[in-house]
Amino acid sequence: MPIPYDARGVTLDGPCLQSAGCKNVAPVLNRVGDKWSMLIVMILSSGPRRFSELKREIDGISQRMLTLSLRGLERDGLLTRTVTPTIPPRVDYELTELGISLRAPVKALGDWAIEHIGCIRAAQQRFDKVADARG
Amino acid sequence: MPIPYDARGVTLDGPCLQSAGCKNVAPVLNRVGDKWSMLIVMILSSGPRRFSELKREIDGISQRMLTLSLRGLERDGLLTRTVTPTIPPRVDYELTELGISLRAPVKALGDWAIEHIGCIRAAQQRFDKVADARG
DNA sequence: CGGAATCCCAGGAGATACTG
DNA sequence: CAGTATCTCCTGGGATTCCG
Repeated sequence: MPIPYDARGVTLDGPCLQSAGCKNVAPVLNRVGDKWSMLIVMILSSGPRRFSELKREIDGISQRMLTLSLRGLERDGLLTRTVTPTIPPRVDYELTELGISLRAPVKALGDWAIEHIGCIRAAQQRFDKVADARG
Repeated sequence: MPIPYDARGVTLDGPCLQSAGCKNVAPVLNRVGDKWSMLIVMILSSGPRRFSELKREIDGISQRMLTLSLRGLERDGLLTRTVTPTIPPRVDYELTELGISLRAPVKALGDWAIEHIGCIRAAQQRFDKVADARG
């Protein structure tokens, strides 16, 4: 069994063994936790979209943040950007295989969230109530 | 009296529309994407820890961020905080059932990350190379 | 020991204006 | 249409100090 590609350059020493895998997971978690990226992935999972279509579908996103989010996703290889140099220009965004494969774990997380959101909100309200009571 | 930590920062009533579950998922995604929270959950999944133990095990975290992360997780009902008023005081953190249940989907995401990190890094390098070539 | 309070700064993110 | 550029405001987060 060869050394996995993703194990290269990772120091396994240190007090926390999880931190080794963590260094790999962190950037992914960072993108997943991004305010817009996963929403974009979910929207694109139902088919490719143009820039303006995405902007219209994602309420509240600024043009700048949509551009930056799409660039980040493209850089990570999660989607492709296809420019059609017509006038006016047309740009289509589409998930790659990698992007599609991310749907499953993200959906798992989403399902967990939906299943437990009631429990979480209750905990938050209890917490805030106690915090308020103490000033 | 203002709420100190970003406790109330989780807006559950944002303008997130098309998929109704999105507004439920967003705050959870926010916590999962947090730089330290999931690492804390993973460490605590092997048993409860004291504050200073966590600080020692999590390389690079500041005292402030550890405190804030733990408060956020406690507020969400993912862990419990137990104070033992000895001198010097002792505080233990332990996952709740809810916190333990979060491990599975987070691990799924972590596994995906580890499995595809090579692919992602390659995509990033291709992207950066092209970007550099164009200045 | 386990925080809370304060200071301070880099980076994130909105608004606006311009361009191929 | 699909961006870039710039400006500015705001927040996250490190460092430090003080407290029960």
